[in-house]
Amino acid sequence: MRDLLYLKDDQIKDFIEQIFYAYRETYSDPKKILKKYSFGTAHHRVIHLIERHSGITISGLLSKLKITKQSLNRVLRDLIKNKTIMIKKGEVDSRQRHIFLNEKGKRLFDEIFFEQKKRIYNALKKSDADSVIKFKNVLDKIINE
Amino acid sequence: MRDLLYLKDDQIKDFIEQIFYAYRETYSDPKKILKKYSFGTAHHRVIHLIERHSGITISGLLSKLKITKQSLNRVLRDLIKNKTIMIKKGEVDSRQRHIFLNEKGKRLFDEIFFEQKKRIYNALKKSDADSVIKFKNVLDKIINE
DNA sequence: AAAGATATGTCAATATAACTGACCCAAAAA
DNA sequence: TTTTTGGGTCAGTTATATTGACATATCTTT
Repeated sequence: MRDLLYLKDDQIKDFIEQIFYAYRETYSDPKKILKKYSFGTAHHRVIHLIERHSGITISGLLSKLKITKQSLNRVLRDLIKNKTIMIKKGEVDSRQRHIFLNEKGKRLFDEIFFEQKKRIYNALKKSDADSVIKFKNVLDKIINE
Repeated sequence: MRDLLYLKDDQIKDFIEQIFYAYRETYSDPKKILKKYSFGTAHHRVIHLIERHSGITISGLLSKLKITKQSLNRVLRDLIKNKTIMIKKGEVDSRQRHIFLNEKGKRLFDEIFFEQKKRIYNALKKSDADSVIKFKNVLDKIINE
């Protein structure tokens, strides 16, 4: 096997460490906003996915989040009680539930995203377009490995 | 402000989602190994940091992990009981504790890393050197923003 | 139509990893 | 000598997840 410098163990270990930091920092930024609504990161992730995938079903959320439906249900109950989300029966398959942000939820998402965006935006702004594309490509490969 | 295509909100939202997936997948891979020793991801992170920063102090770990010392202490107690780590008083400042992996800890780290490495290694292998460098650069900027 | 599979909901108990707050001691720094 | 720093610990609580068992409605297959 070729001895590719960038595949040395130490560099891989660094990446593992940095992926942790990137995740933690990115998801720490909006915590004060969430706390105002008595929500946590679990709620945040669900709100994010519903915004990105409007009308997503329960099983759609479950497969993206990889948590149990019992865990998800606690979060969804909180979000419904707070009138952040709205759930509609499926029209073709009425067993399914399609989940949407309602107006309050959209505003909350915007507040969260405003905080979270800064970090990514500033990092990308300091990078050239090619770096951003390549960053995305490698990230994709890590996820889909 | 210039309308940089790669700074559009949708792309930033995608990155936020992908950073979550990258973290989760990267840290899920070694969970079966950890379970053999009744350890969790909290132990994993500590073992990782000690391997990368041998002789790190308690406050060094705390500032990297950004958790409370009470939380860290639970994990360290488990690792000491299991003879995974070793703690030495500081020679210059005897208030400090320097933490090291002992032989058992090094073997455990290797087992964990073997599982975790695959994903990153394969992703990097499929990328060219320039992509890897740029991936790291953007990641750095996200962390240090 | 009956049988089976799928999508969702829910109860209860438990595990993991974090938190807050209040103290303590020993050693270093001022 | 006083104050600050580095670390340890007790107790209680919160957030997020788990396993396992069941229930219901609806869709699919036979």
